[in-house]
Amino acid sequence: MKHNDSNRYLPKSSVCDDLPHACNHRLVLKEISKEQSLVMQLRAIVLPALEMNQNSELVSQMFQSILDCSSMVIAELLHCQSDAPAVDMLVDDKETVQRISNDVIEDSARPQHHHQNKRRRVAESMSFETPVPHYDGHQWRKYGQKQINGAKYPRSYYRCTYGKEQGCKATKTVQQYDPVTNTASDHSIMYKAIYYGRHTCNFNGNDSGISVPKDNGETNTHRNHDLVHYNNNQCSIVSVTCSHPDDHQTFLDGNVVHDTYGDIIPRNINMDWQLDTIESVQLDFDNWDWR
DNA sequence: GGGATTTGACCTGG
DNA sequence: CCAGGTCAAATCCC
Repeated sequence: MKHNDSNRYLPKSSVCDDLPHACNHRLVLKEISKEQSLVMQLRAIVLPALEMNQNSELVSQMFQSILDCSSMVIAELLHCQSDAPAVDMLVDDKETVQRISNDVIEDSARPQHHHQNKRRRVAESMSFETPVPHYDGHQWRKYGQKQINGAKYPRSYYRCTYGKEQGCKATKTVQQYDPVTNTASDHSIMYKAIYYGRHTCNFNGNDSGISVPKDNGETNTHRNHDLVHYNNNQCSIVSVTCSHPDDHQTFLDGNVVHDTYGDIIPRNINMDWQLDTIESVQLDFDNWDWR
C-alpha cells in the first residue's frame, strides 16, 4: 500500500458512520471530487511555475498528500456504498461492475495458453462511468479496438504502458455509451471504463517526478504524454481534462488551456462550462480491496 | 527514429 | 459458428 502517510489525515472510524443517507454520500463524493479537481488544477498551475525551484519537491509532496487524503475519503465512501443502491460514479450493473471476487484463481494456477484468456471473467473487473476515461492516474497503451455487436461506438482495449517491461497485467476497456443508453443526467458524453487486474507496475523512472512534454510545454500537442506526476510508487494526473460540448477534450496544461487538437483556447472564452464539467479523474485503485 | 495508434487477421470460449 | 480479445504490421506523429 502506498498511502501510509495519508492515513494520518483520517479518523480511525469509518467515514460512513456519520453519513447515514445515500444522498449524503453522493453529495460528499461530488464535493470531494470537485475539491480534487480544483487541487489538481491548482497543482497544474503551481508546479510548472516553480520549475526547478528547490521548494518544488516539497510543494509537490504537499499537493500529493492533499490528493491522497481526498482519494482515501472517496475510496472509503465508495466502499460504504458497495452495500447501498446505485451510485452515480459506479455503473449499476451486476453483470459488469464488481470488485474482484473472493474465489479468484491465482494467475499461476490458471492453464497457460499460447494467448491470454480470450474471455475475461467479469467477476475480476471493476467498471466506472466517466466522462474522462483516459485520466485515471495510470498510463495506458492502446492495443486494439473492436466494434461490439449492437453498440454504436467501438470498444477500445488498453494495457498498462509498463506491462511489458514490468509485467504489469492491468488492462482496461473503454467504450462510449450510446446516446439512448446514456444515463448521464446532463447528457454529456459518458464512457464506460472497465478495469481488469491490478497494477503491479512501479513508477520510478523519472528523476524530477514530473514528466515534461517533449515540446517544452508551450503547446502540449503530443498524443500520449499527458502531464503526470509520479511520486514513488504512485502517480496522479497533473493536467486537468474536462468534457467539451463539441466532443473535444481540453487540457489545463500549466497556464494554457488547449484541446486535443493542440489548439490553444483563450482563457477569457467560455471558461464557465469547463469548470462546470470538470470531473474527478483521480481514481485511487490502490485503495480498492483487490482480492 | 522511436514510440503510440490503427486496423485487419487471428485465436478461442461459449 | 460467432463475438470478443489479442496480435502485429502498417501507419502516424513528434
